[in-house]
Amino acid sequence: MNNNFRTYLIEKAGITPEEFAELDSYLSLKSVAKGDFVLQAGQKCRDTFFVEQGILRAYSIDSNGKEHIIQFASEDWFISDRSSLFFDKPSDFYIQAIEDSVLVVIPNEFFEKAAKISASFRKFNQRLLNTHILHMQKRIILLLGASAETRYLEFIKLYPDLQLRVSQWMISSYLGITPESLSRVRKELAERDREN
Amino acid sequence: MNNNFRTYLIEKAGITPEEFAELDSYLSLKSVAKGDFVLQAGQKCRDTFFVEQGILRAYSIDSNGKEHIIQFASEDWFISDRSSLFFDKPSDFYIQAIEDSVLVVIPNEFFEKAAKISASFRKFNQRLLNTHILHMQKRIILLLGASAETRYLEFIKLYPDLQLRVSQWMISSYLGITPESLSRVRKELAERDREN
DNA sequence: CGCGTGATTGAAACCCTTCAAGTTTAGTGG
DNA sequence: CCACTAAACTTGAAGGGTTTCAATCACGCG
Repeated sequence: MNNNFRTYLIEKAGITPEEFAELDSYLSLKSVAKGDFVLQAGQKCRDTFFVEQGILRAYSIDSNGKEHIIQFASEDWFISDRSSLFFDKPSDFYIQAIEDSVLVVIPNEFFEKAAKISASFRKFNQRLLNTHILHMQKRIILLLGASAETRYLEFIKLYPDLQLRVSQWMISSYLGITPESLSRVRKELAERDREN
Repeated sequence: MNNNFRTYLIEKAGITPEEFAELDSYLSLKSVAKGDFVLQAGQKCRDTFFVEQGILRAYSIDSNGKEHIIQFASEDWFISDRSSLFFDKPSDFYIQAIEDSVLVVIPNEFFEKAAKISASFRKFNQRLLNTHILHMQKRIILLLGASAETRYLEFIKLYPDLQLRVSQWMISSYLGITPESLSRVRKELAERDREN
């Protein structure tokens, strides 16, 4: 397999081409159409997905039937339900393609083997986990106290690319506000922009 | 050193007494009074703390001067700023004792050495990270959509012990609501309880 | 005993949601 | 490629949950 993921591992994780050759057989490519699910609530999550092309979202549905988006993933991002994977329990999340997408399917054995043969992969993996935690912490702080406007501004600062490719109602679901509120926030920002 | 932490490591992390003897020299005990800080925003976090006795909180202060509690830690919990530790950057958090407390100070070398000599410690550490992520995910979902009442009920379900030892305004800060709102939520719950 | 911190309660204000209607955009099939 | 339809976005008005501000009460500690 010769793709973004290979390049990514070599550049970011310090995997050598020889090491990658050892790992290659664990991997497979998967094409999914917009709207397709790669994980549904109730299923056990078996794999991590690396986004070669496209965008996915992970979301849960609460007892009132409302969707809450926990994560987006576009090119060069990983997406999975770590809890389901690690603790081998049914997932609470749906993972869905929101564009036609191409994914690398990464089973757990890949990570185990990679960690075994490469010290720099172990470091990379630690880094990934810590980055994930850092992002979630920042998000919690915002959700604890920031207004709809501040949350939105932080979002587009952090994910400028996503803002253009993801529908507004999904962004509002990620931010914890209604689509109507987001629309009004954007209107307000646009008006203030025009004045300055 | 012979303390809760030793027992904890042996029982939960699968460290043998012999292995612990090798690690012991990295550790030290620290007593802190109620109100004392073990980390302040702007400092680099150098250590992880294991709570032998007492309670601590980690919080940040936003641009409006409001405190947001990101984590509590009572007996047998770890507390630190992983991001500051891992990325060696100044912390955004304050870590403060909210009771007189006794802590085990765990420098990073401890974790490195432990990971080196014990496979089961490596697993334990992975488990810890994943549990941490799981908790944060659940919290984000609640913050995205749940009412003040639901958040509070989930909190006391998850941390029944903390509810009794932590002041109400700190709980409200953890939940992302005002102390007044929490007071009203509790009143409402008490009234409903009396009726049933 | 008195002071300070935390908790409670009330009233008004505010931000955001809800509901409803209208407009725009995007996707689909003829 | 246009026409049609559904989905997404916008806008308005009303309502609700939470905050804010202020006053009062309860309690632990010096």
